[in-house]
Amino acid sequence: MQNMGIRPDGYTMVGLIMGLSDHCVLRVGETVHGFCVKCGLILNDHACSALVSMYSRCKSMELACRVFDSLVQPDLVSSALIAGFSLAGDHVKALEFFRELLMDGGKADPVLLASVLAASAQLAIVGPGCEIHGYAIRHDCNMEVAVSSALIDMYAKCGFLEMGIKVFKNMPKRNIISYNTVISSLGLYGCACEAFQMFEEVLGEGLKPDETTFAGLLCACCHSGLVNEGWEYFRLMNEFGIQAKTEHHVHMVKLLGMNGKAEEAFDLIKSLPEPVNSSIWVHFVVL
DNA sequence: TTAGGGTTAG
Repeated sequence: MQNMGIRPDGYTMVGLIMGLSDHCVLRVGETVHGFCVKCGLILNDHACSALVSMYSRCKSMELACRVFDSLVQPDLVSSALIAGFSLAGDHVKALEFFRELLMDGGKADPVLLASVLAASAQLAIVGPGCEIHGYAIRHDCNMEVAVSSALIDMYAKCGFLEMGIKVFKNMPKRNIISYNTVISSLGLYGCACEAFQMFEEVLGEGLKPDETTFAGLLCACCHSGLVNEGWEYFRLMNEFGIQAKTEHHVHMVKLLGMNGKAEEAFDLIKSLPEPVNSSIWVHFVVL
C-alpha cells in the first residue's frame, strides 16, 4: 500500500487489528499497534476499544491495560476492558472494574450489562448478578435480548432456574441464543421434557436451531439418561444441515456409556476419523 | 464519516 503511495490511516489499521482479533495473532497485533504509534496515527475510542479487545482476546491483559491507561478519556473504552477481563477468565476483576465505572459516574449500556452478567454467571454468585439485574430494570434495558439471555444463564448457573425461566417468559422478543440458554439450563437441571418443549417452540417460532441448540438437547438427554431421544436429536442435526462436533459426540458417548450401551458408544467413536476421535476416547475411558 | 465492547454451547 505504501509502495503505491497510499498512506494507511487509523481506519485501515483498525480494520487490520479487528481482523487479527479473531485469530489472536498477538505479535502481528503488536506490530500494527506499534506502527500506529510510530506514524502518530490518532486512534479514537473505537480504535482503542479494538486494540483493547485484540489484546484481551490474546489473553494479554497487561497490554490491554496499558492501552487503557494511556487514554485521556477512558470511559468509552471501559466496556472493552471489562469484557476483556471476562474473556481472559478474570471475572472478579471484570466485576470490580464495572463497579468502579459506575462509582465514577459512568453508565452501562446493554452490551456491557450482558458482558458483566456473563462474568457473574461464571462465578456462580447471585449477588452481583442481582444487582446488575436491578440496574438493568432501573435503566429500562432488562428486556434487551442479550441482557435477558445473560440473566437467564446467570440465574440458572447460580442455582435459581425458576428465576431464569421467569425472565425468559417475560421477554417480548427472543432469539436463538435466548432459547439455547433456556434449553441448556433446563437440561442441566434434569428437566429434559421441558427442554424438548422449548425446542418445539424454537421450530414453531420459525427460528433456526444451531450447533448450540443440539448441544443443549443432547446434554439434557445425557442428564436424564434418555438414549432414544438422544439418538433422535443426534440424527436430526443432519436434517438441519448441522455437522456434529466434538461436544455432540462427547454427549452421545457419555449418554450411551452411562446407560449400558458401551458397545454403541465404542462404535460411534470408531466411526469418526482419526484426529477427531482421539479427544473423545478420553470420555469413553473415563466411563 | 467507514472503526469498538455483548448474551448460549464448548
